[in-house]
Amino acid sequence: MDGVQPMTTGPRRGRPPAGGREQILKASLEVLRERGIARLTTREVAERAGVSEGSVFYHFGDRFGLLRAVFEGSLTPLLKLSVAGVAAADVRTTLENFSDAVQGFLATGLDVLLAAHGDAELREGTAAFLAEQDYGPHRGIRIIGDYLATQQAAGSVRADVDPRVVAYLIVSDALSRTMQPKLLAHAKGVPTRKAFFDSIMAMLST
Amino acid sequence: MDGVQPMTTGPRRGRPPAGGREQILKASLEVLRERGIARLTTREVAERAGVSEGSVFYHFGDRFGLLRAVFEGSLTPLLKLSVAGVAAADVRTTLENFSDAVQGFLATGLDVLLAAHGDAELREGTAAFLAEQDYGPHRGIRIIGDYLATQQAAGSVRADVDPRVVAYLIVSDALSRTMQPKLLAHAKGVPTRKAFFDSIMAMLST
DNA sequence: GTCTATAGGTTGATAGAC
DNA sequence: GTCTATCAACCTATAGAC
Repeated sequence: MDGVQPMTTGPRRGRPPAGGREQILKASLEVLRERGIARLTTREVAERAGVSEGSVFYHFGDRFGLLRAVFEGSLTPLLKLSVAGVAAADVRTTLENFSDAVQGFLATGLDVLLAAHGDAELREGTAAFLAEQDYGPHRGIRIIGDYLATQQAAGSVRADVDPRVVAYLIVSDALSRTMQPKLLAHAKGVPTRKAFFDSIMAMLST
Repeated sequence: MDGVQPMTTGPRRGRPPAGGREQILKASLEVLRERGIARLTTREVAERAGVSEGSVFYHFGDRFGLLRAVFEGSLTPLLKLSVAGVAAADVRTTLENFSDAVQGFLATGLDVLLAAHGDAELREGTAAFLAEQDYGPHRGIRIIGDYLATQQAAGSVRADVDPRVVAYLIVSDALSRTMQPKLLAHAKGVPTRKAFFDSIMAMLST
């Protein structure tokens, strides 16, 4: 007994069982982030994925198809946001959790959106895809806005605030907070998350 | 008399007196926006500028130098923001004017920042340049925050709000509003500018 | 300062064996 | 499905005349 399983499942020489296709997608995302879309070559992607260039074209047809697959693959699995997933005992914690969830998504999603922006064809293709999926900030705004409206009806939130505007402030804050370090590589002079939510709660308090 | 001036100022064949260097910078910005950084070639820039490729390299050394010049040229002339420039009789109008000024700048500046993000070397070069210039949202936040603090001291703004947070909300709103159509090519579900400022003023009202 | 011509290196993509 | 060639196109950059 040496712990090695019999090779009855076919030829599996060299590398681990990792599927080539997945490796290529993963490598592409990596190159996109590290080098930028202007420097992403099918050659480097293949190298990092540990496959040949031919494999890249076999799976995705052409460079455009590869990038398209990367973008849609990164953007799709996100819109699972819901209040249920982040609901907590008090309003503040619920809002904070929601903000964290949005930021968590944006941390990945923005890289992809920014990358797409560097190539006109990809930019348009991605925009069409997003429009088709009805993707956008209005989703987050509605989810959290509805939640606030409910709380308002229950009397836990001041009656004369606009729930949708407050929801927008939270989504907008999440966007700014995620975007800033990406575009400027530093984040100074911006109020802390705590200060931000202190002010939001002051707006909401009855 | 046929309205043609004598050609005593030297050789000016073909096109108008426009300086080649400026034409190249302008064309580059144009290509950057239309096609994206991944598709910007010195060839197309030269073509659009109406000069030869050799001229491009004569003026900027290499492709990197060209893009660097474009970026720094677009980013520099901006940070002239001040309250003085937008001050109005009432608080709301002043804030709205300031917001417009920020959005006006971002409309141009963001294109450049997004483009730089598509190439790792440019991304780092631009980040270094911005850090050196102490560029960032903290400038706008401080300007408008100071203004609000003054109004607060004068009694025209409620005492228990955090001026810097409100300033941040305004800058953050400007960023979101400018960024969204660029990244998503549509803008739905976002509160109107009017609704946003209504809520801001409600926060500030004594 | 601007042009033409061209060199030299990459890059996306294909063909065919395994 | 994956690999090894291989190509044709393209792109940055340089040299030298005007």
